[in-house]
Amino acid sequence: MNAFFASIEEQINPFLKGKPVVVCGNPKGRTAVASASYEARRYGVEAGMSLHEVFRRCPQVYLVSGDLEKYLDISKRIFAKLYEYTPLVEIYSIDEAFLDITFTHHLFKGAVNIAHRIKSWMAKEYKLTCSIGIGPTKMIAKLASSLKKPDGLVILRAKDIPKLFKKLPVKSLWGIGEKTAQYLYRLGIHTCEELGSYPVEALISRFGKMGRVLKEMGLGLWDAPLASSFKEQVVKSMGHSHTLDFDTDDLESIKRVIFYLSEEVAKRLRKEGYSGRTVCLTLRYSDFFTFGRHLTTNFYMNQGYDIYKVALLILEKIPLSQKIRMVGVSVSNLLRDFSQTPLFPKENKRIRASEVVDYINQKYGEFTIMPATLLPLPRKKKMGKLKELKL
DNA sequence: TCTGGGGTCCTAGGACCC
DNA sequence: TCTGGGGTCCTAGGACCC
Repeated sequence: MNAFFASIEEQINPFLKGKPVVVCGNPKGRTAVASASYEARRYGVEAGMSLHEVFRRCPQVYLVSGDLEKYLDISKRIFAKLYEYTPLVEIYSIDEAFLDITFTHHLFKGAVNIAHRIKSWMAKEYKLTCSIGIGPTKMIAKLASSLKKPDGLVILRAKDIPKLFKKLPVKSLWGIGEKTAQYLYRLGIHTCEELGSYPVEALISRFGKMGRVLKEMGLGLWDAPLASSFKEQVVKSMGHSHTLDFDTDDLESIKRVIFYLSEEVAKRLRKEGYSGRTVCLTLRYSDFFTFGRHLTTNFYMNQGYDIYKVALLILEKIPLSQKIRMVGVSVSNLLRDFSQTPLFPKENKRIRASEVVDYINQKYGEFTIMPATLLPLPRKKKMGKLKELKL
């Protein structure tokens, strides 16, 4: 999808159409660009950019606080449509999917026709545009889709690769990021063609297992299997993180944020029927040094308070050497549907209570009922309002 | 108004077990 | 009389992606 979040916001609020629009987190806090309209991109605004930089480049920008649930809803409806063309659909992210049409393209008069049908349906139903790439492998199709934005349709055949790779920078390949690119530059490799002709042994000795993949990528041959969403995709971890409005070393404030995040994670675990037994606490210092510490327990959790307690055990063992900028809590080692069979009758009451709280908050809005710990403190000046924590 | 938030995969080392 | 080999689980850290 092209500028997915920003385009949705333009549909909802036509006033924004044709204007430089940026979707971000809470604009009052420290946040960054999640999605920028093409109008905003003309000013050099990019995803991941700080608001400070956005204003510097485009003072007249319109900011919209993003709503992931809303985008997810539209995303799901769009993806559901794709199954009309093949059961082999890999949902790669909120706005990107792969379709394996090897066995079905003949039913729709070919790949190009399928692409046109998807694009015109999307334009008609949602007034959204996307860029579609057609190729013999996922890697090539993904590359093709990136060659024309917005509203592109690019076909790459195996025979087109040698010519394209002659000049194409390695960085434009899916899977080669900043670090790998820097290593490759040091080896004198800048283009895909150079990568493809580099001795595979040398790549393996430098990059390990990845070396063989890099070689194949350079030749345009790398063929990653399609992770079909037909067999349900397994979630490996769930987490939330939050960058504080200002850096702090006040333990009580940090604990409150950890508690809030634990509650949020637990809510999602329960909603999707998961429990997990490993908690990871992530911290980011003022100087941006970021690290995580895990603790695995012998019991599965989907209650905020349980996750919070484990996170605190982790916190106690970390000597805080600087002020904290960001806090994250995630749960992994997930198991499906454990919550249906609570082990101890005593726990039943609390689980039942959580269910009721979830229900009320879903019906009447977030934090209609919340733990007293999360109520604003009298000395709230320093903490900011809690509502604002929620992006 | 310096650098968001949500994920996955891979590697490497240590503990522990047989 | 100088310490094998195979395996699993856990933790930490790095890289990448949207």
